[in-house]
Amino acid sequence: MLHHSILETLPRELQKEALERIQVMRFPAGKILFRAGEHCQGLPLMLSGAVKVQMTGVSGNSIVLYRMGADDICTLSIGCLMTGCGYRAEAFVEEESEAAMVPRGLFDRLMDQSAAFRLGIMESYGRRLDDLMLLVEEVAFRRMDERLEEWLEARRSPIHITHQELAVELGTAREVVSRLLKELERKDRVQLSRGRIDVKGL
Amino acid sequence: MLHHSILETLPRELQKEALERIQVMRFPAGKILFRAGEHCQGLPLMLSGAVKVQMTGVSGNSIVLYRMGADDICTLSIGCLMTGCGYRAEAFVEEESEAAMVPRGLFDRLMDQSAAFRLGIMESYGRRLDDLMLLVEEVAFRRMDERLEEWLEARRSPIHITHQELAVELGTAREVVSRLLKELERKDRVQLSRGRIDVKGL
DNA sequence: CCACCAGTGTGACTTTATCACTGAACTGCT
DNA sequence: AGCAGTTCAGTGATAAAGTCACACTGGTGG
Repeated sequence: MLHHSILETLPRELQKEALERIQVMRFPAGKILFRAGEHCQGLPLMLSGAVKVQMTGVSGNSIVLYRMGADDICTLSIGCLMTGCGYRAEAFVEEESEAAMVPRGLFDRLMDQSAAFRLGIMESYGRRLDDLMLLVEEVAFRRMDERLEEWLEARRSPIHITHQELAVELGTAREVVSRLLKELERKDRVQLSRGRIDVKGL
Repeated sequence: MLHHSILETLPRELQKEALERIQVMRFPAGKILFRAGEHCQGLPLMLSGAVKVQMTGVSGNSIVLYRMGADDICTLSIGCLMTGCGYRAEAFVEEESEAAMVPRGLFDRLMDQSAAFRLGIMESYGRRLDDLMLLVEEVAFRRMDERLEEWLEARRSPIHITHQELAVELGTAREVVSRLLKELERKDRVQLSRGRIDVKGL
């Protein structure tokens, strides 16, 4: 089902046109939506699922920048679309996802014709910028043990993830995650097993 | 003199209207352009000068996120303008600056009427997002001594800055900067004095 | 049943962050 | 000039985080 709030805001006629020109795509879990350096073909409006956007530095280390879920807009694609530059990050499909692909021409037309569409795009940009600013602060100044605990608290147990993946989430090294987790296990706050973490929220 | 490339792109009539509604403001060095939490009144188009945008985390530590110079657009303000949220960062005027303030109404009108204006705004957003992504990677993975050296190389000696300010530039602690600089001095790569660093580019 | 391998644990060491304090350099005052 | 107050810089001690090297372990698939 094609449902995205930014499309709801369009006047009847424009909406009809949009629906005709939009192509809904389905991405299985595990797929790479785009890689660093690739050029983008259209603006994806997320309809369902979950996608993580991460980048890999010159050092070879990676960090998750943010996630996209239902009703999100792939802000990164806008920049690529407008400037013709390639992506700097890569997007990895975590759960099977659907996205409505808005081709360049339609995007221009919607930006031209609908103030509400523009507002939606700008809000999305603003939010992403905010997210990244918070991430910078987090990475620069916050303690890793705190960040790890918060990350764990924010999901529901059991969490299926490897220490390596968790390290990428937090932008640190695998060994650091292993040690901090082990410490938490000693404090009886989690139960560790291969590829799985059970958080004991007592 | 009011000259900003995004205004050049406007068709004659719209440009005339813009020039009428825009107010040029002058900010002396040392002034705070905006603080965290404040709401913004219009979109500043930088005409001249230099402004650094930095944020202070919950920990009390600060980090410089990016700088704005002539012909830049204050991307952060767009988000505040559109969503009505306050700024998350603060902007500090480093060199006396002039900015053309585009009021909300005019901004909406320009977005509505000019594709070129929209493109300019989007490009600016895209660049900022890119900058922040690079910063995240830098802060998360790169070594401080390398980053410090690069920072020093990128300006011309002598550099007038305190260790504390330099720490904020790099998002680290003052002591770390002091020690690394001292180390560089021992290697005869710099000459230190109070509030000043002479880089010996041999 | 065993080889293989991704995932995990850990010691040793380096780099960075934090805390606490000292001293040095500038400023403005008398 | 002499002094007090303030900002800036240096440094030891210690903790946190990152890096490197390598051992172990639980699954998977011959």
